[in-house]
Amino acid sequence: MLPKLTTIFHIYPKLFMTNYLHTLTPQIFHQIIPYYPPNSNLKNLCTNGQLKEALLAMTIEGYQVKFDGYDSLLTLCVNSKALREGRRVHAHMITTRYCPPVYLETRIIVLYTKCDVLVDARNVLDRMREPSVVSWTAMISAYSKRGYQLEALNLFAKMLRAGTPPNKFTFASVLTSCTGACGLNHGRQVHSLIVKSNFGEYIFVGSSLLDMYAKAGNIREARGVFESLPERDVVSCTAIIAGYAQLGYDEEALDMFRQLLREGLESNYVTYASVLTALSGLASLDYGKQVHNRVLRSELPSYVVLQNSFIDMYSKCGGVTYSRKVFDGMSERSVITWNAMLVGYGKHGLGQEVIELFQLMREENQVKPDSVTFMAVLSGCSHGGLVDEGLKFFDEMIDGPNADRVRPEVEHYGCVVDLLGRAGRVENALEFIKKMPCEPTTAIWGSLLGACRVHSNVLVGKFVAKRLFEIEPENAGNYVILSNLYALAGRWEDLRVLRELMKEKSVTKEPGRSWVNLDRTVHTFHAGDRSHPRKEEIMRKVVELSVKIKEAGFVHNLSCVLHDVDDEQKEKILLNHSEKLAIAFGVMSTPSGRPITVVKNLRVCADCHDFAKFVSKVCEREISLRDSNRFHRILGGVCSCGDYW
DNA sequence: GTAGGGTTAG
Repeated sequence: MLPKLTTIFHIYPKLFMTNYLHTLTPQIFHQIIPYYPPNSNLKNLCTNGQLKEALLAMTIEGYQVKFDGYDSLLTLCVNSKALREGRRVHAHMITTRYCPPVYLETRIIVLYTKCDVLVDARNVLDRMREPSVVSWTAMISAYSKRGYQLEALNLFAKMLRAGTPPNKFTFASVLTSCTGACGLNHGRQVHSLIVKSNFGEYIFVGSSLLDMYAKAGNIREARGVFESLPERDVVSCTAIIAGYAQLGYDEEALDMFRQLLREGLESNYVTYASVLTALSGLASLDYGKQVHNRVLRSELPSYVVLQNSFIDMYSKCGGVTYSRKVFDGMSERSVITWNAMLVGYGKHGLGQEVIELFQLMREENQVKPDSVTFMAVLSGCSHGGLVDEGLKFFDEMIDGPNADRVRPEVEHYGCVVDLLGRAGRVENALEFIKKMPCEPTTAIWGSLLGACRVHSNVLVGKFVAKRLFEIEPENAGNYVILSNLYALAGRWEDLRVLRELMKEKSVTKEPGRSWVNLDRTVHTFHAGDRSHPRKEEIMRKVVELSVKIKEAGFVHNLSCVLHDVDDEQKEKILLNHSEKLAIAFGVMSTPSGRPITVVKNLRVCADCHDFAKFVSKVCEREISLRDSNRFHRILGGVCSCGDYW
């Protein structure tokens, strides 16, 4: 028997205003529920965001809950990512034998995917008799977003087999999973399906498509898609900028950004992050600062990702103190923030700073160090000459405090080889490689070969080189290092045999390239380059510098030349190296005393390294040389790398 | 209800 409604209403005048339902005691609540039409209070509670009360109402209404009620509940759970509560709703459907329509089942899939329980979402999908295109797409999109490419593609194929035609949402999602060279074939198939589906180029699909081509290294096709877009927006422009930047077409990326500015399109933080990648590649500090000012002026909210990009850009442009300023100014930091800062210090050879920052990271205990953190710390110790400290950190990885136990991977073992090699413990390094639980990579052998060169260990060097020639016979760098080694040891006969071998294998070398940023223009030099407008002048300057530094004791390192020519010819070849052209250009185009920054796409050669050291001393200039591995800060004839690189 | 671009390491 229900109490009289008027009685209750008399006690609680606000009763029919559902906002106040949650203020009632459960007993009263229970009593009044029957006076409401089924699901209506449930819906109201959900609209007000009162999830707890809505769940109570669901329990009380029991079998009365129908489509509207469940829909409101699930929507609220999805919006607030309330997994536990969502599961209760799902379970309620099952216990009350409610048979949900496709729409509600899809809502459950969305709920589970948003809450990162993809297995549960997939279970729901697999049990559906007739999933809609939205059900399929929600699941495919979830796989794509989390990098489960294979699952996304397989599910897409299954969807096609089930006879469900994809829509533009599906295509945009599935294309995200066609990344990399191996995804390209699938991507092309999807592309032709899109064309057949005949709903034209939508812009969403277009951005996805161009990104797919760019990530496969196919920049021309990416550009083709971009050009054919019916309209451009920030995302599609960012996609093409990011595509260029990721493939190292930094100047093209920058051109695209300038075009975006000219067209008056508003950039967002992803756009800026992509532009910064390009600027990092170019080492263009001035331009980087300009972009930073633009971002500060634009009143864009602070995004951790973008701040991380600034840290990285500044350190790669030689301004690691600016990196630290950005780092210190951040109120929230991700593991990438710490890693970027640690890597920055490491590349500049600032080992002590690496260790201090890592200690701070452990003390603050806000983010857990990951595999990249340890790589940054180990390689930072190596570049900074802190061998024992590095080895200690490696031991801690295996047997350290629980907080940061990270399983060492092959790259970490590589760092240890580097550490031992730097310390001159070449034999130990070789033993270490033999005992490693994983296959040594070419990078590891290469690092050991480098150590053999610095420490003139011909015996181990020969052994290591043999391995390397087996694995990558076409890499000229390995031949260069071994020939350096033979030359150092005066083993001219071995050197001759090596040259024969090279002729046989016809090894090729990625063309060396160096550049200098001046007045926001990139001046690029290739070996023997004659394309620069001031080429004659530059060459004269190189010769002039070489005469000057020879007086100060500079001797060419002829083993850096692999061609079988006479010594005079070798000197000519060496003087044409792109680093020297760039250094000479820097010296002649800037006022005396001003520091010079030169960037090289490969590792700097030993002869050019010596050249830079002597020039820094004779011309009294600080020369920063960024090669593919680290920064060389050269001052008064001494390099921050300690001649080990 | 479902969709596109981004940061560290190698």
